[in-house]
Amino acid sequence: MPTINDVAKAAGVSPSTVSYVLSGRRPISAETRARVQAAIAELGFHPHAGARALASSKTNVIALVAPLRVDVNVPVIMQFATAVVTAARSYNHDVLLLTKDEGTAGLERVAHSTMVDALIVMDLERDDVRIPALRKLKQPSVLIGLPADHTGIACVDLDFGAAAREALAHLAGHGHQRIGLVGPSPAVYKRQTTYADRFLTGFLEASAEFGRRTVTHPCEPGAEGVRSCMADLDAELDGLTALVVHNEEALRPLLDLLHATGRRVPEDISVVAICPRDVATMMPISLTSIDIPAHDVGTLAVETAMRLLDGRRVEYTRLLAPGLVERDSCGEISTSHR
Amino acid sequence: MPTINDVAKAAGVSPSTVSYVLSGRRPISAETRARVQAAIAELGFHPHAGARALASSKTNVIALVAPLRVDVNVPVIMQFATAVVTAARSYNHDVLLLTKDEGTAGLERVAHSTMVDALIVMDLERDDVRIPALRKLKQPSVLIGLPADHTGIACVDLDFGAAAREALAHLAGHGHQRIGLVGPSPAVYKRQTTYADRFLTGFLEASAEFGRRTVTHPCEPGAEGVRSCMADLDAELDGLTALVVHNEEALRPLLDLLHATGRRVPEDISVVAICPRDVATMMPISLTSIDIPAHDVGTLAVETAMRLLDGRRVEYTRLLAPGLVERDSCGEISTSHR
DNA sequence: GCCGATCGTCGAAGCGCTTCGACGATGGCG
DNA sequence: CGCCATCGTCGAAGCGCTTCGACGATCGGC
Repeated sequence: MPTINDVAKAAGVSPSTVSYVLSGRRPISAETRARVQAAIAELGFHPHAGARALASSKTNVIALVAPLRVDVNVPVIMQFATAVVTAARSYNHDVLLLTKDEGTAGLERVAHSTMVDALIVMDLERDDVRIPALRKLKQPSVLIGLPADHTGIACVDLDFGAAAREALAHLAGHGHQRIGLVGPSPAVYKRQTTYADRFLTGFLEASAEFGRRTVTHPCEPGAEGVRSCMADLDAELDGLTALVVHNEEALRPLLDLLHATGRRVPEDISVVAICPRDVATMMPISLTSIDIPAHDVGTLAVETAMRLLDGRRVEYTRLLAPGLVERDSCGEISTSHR
Repeated sequence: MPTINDVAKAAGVSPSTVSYVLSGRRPISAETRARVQAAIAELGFHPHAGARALASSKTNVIALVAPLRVDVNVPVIMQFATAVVTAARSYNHDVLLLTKDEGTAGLERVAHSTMVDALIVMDLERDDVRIPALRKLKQPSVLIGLPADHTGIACVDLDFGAAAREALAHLAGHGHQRIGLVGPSPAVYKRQTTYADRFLTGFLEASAEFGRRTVTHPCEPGAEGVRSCMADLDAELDGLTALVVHNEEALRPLLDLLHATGRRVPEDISVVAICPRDVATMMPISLTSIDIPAHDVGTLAVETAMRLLDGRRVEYTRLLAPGLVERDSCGEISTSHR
């Protein structure tokens, strides 16, 4: 492995000149630069990352803390990860992958030992223990999610409140008066991942705003969970003509159940789902849905981290506007029925 | 951030002594060690990763090259990643996440700049361009998969040939004479990911060995793909009583189709799937399946990398034995029908 | 009781890079 | 025409750690 000294000799310049060619931090004449670059290419020189980090106190690596449990949200998590890695590369950074299970210790380890310049943390709970830990680090962090007390830490997420409102607005616009919300599983509420609450709150507010009668219920996983959730919804408010489903894994069994019980979508009942685009389109009937814009969120998180790193101003709370895409699962209630 | 010098002063020893306490490479008296450790704890000292890498030429980081495209295999990929990260941590290593799209350049970048000690590469194609690139690196690599020419590179994977044989053996043991293989989508064959061929070859060999009549067909994604695949299989060999399904995403529509066409599982037709355990159990009928042991493969890959790193012998091709788990999708053909 | 081996510790030399200050050479300006 | 600012380059210091050789002290063997 050639070093910067080898390059310097080959080009007939000093090592510092090579460094300046590389970093562009000082003016270098065109000829010199050309000679240096030729030498670099010829020798196949690649600066040693450790040496660089030591001398410059920059690693060009960011940490991504992901929940690597193997559960339903895997595809979404993967989309986040993909977006983060891709975006990071576009800023010439690499990504160190940490798991959520390492908890606070993992963050501290990589931060204290100066392995990373910044951290991006996913899957935050309402009162996440990692928040205080992150605050103590010298590296900046960006959260994907919105924990309770996030003062001083940048957060990026979908605006779940607005998403709920938009779903309801869409259904209200189609004339629906009685609308049910199939929520996430109780486990999600218990885990206190805040998007569940934010969605629910938004949903209730929008119900009032649009003057619609609504019911909401969490939904246990599996066909049985869906059955009992629907039973509860129907019991609490009869004449439901529309459902908002904020539960990816319930989608399939829910559609099966509706089919089995002779409720046609969208003729008898309309459905708006909150889920990734491809999940919506791969259902037996293509669902009108609000996408979880994992790609945008991930990219924005990295962008925010980069701004933080070079001391630029950032907005500390960025909630992305939801986008509803109409497909085949929502029908109009004719005025005569209203 | 305290440095090793600060610790040394606080403990009243030289920096090298602190280093030896940390590494254990030289004997240190119990008292000295205690004093040093106390100083480390008190100051909250964490060695600087870059400095360490520079001085020792070890980074304690391994690269994981994952296909971050968002497609059907996401859950399996995630399981690999989880296993790799977890195993790496148990060897006190971290994981740098690279995407397959960066191709050869990504590998070379992290290797040449000494960011990692070893590489683990997933999703290899038959004549993967990355193989020659990997050979040129000074860091060892471990492949998850089995490309054509892998001499000199360690490979770990499920033994797909044996898996096919086991699936067939199971069905043959239940008396089935006419068996169809629902293969991966043509795209998989085109991409030349070798597991498809290995499975197919194993399937054909086992057909001969057990003297069973079989047909095989790739299967396009979606309900339509499944329909036409089944039509082809039925056309080429009538009286099918069993299916081997080596196509995770076809599973659901296939079961729907069988149901819709009045073929009961397992009474009329038996099914063995090759897929992750949870996919098999979450189907409407719990499927007899051969698991993709992503966890074991990932763990073994890391273990192999670690052996390589400290110069121990490794087996260069490790194909893990498949394990079939009986569930509810296979029925016995009574002798009278044979 | 003396010698060589072993133990426990230290000091110094790097590892490969960045960066700061310095310095000769230009060039613009009054 | 002389002076100061700027340009282009160099040299050296240092980032924080590991590791090698050295060296006094201890200990067992004869």
